[in-house]
Amino acid sequence: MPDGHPDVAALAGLLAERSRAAFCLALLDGHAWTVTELARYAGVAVSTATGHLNLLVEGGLLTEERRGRHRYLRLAGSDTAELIENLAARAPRCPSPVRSLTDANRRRALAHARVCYDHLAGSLAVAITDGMTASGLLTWQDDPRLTDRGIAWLVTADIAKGTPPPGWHPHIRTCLDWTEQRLHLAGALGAALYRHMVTAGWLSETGPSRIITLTTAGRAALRQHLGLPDAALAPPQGGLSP
Amino acid sequence: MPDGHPDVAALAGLLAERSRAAFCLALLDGHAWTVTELARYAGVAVSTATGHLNLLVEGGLLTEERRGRHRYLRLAGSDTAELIENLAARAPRCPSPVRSLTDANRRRALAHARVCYDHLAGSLAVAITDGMTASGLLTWQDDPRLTDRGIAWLVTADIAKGTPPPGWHPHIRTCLDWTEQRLHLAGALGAALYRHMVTAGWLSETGPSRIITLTTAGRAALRQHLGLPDAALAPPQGGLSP
DNA sequence: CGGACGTTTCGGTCAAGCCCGAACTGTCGC
DNA sequence: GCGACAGTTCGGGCTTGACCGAAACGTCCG
Repeated sequence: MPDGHPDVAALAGLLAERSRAAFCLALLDGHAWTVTELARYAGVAVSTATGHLNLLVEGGLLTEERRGRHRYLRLAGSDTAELIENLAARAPRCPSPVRSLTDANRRRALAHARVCYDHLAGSLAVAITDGMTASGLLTWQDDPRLTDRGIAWLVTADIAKGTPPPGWHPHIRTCLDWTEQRLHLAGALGAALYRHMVTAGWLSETGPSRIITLTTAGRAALRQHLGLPDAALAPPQGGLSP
Repeated sequence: MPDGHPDVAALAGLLAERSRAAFCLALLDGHAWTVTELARYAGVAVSTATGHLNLLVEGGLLTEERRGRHRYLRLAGSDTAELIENLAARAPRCPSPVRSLTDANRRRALAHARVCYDHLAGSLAVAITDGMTASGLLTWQDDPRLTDRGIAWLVTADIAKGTPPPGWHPHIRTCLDWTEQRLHLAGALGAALYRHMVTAGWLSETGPSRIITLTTAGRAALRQHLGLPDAALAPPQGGLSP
């Protein structure tokens, strides 16, 4: 390991370009994308995307897997995803005007519930975090940590497989939500919660975007488990109410 | 608050330039620097530095305070410092060859003990973290957290002022050390420890750089409090031993 | 007041790098 | 094998922005 100064400018430079940043933001959905998909998403030519993606892979932010005539690209890992979300949360907002009704709906849905690499983000994720706290499953004393009741809940809700050893706690990290500017759960717990909510049919991954929708079953489950009111479980209405 | 996409490229772009990155790295010492000092440090003309610093202030990464004919610049806050250290830890190393003996000494000293905004970093900081863990003051069960003995130690060592309320824990964050590639203590505890070690005369801030030296009193105190061996308390020798 | 000093503004030079289209390589399916 | 498709390479046009020196501005101090 050559013992030189860390080249912050080189790493930041990888993300300092509209197309490359757009790629990374898109890949925050945790899935693998092809070159063509990413190029279309960012609105650049495929040849341009190829060059950018080469840089991102060389720089270690992305990994690639070549299969046949396809090249699949993913974020290199959850730490990379965290770095990007961290940056996104602190970045200035570029005021992109709403162009259509579907645009407004999509934006509202994205702010409500979306994938953040391997866990849930958006106002729903914040509501779940708050609900777990209010129900005494999660404590923020010192650091975020599951209470004994929280551990028991994981087991009865079948989120944790089998009976955990005494003293066991899942690894918790917090992730700064860039739409809510508040913390939601990430780390092993956040990922396990998300996986469970999908397999149990509480959430459905609607399409190719990061948008997630809460099913009727999910709404009922969250109301029952965490006592979340319906107001917290629906995207905000676009009416004229204050 | 305009509800647009986060402009990651804009934020990253601020750090994607050698001079600007150098400024931020220098300011990680937590002190305020003037334009001329930063220009000299980064090896650019003062006029060039002015332009860069304007951008960094506008972008919210730095704050300025104008006093007379001086303009003092600091990092905007501890969260900004963490973002930069985070980036530095993941950034590739640019192999800058050692040019002189003083160069080598400075590099070794920097890797051994340095300021990281408001807490200590380097192999000494990692050794202290390890020592506190081995002494049962700190536990990594779940999350890093002081044990009851750790809390008591803070009080007897006079690091925490007065008697804390029952159930109190100082806020702990971890910071990825870019020379050691291991975690050391940051957050409120890291900052309190550092302040105490300086005021108690265990550490001395030698000069204008981030380098910190451990005093004789500090060496004795750490041996007594945490049982750290002398080998962990000195910068590695540059000899031929394997 | 006048000189020293810290900082800013301006103009001009220069290099870096983003972008695209067109041609090319390799893979899949009929 | 032959089109359709995914991706890469190359060359040229173009914008961006980093850099410096010189001049101007403001503050401090004798």
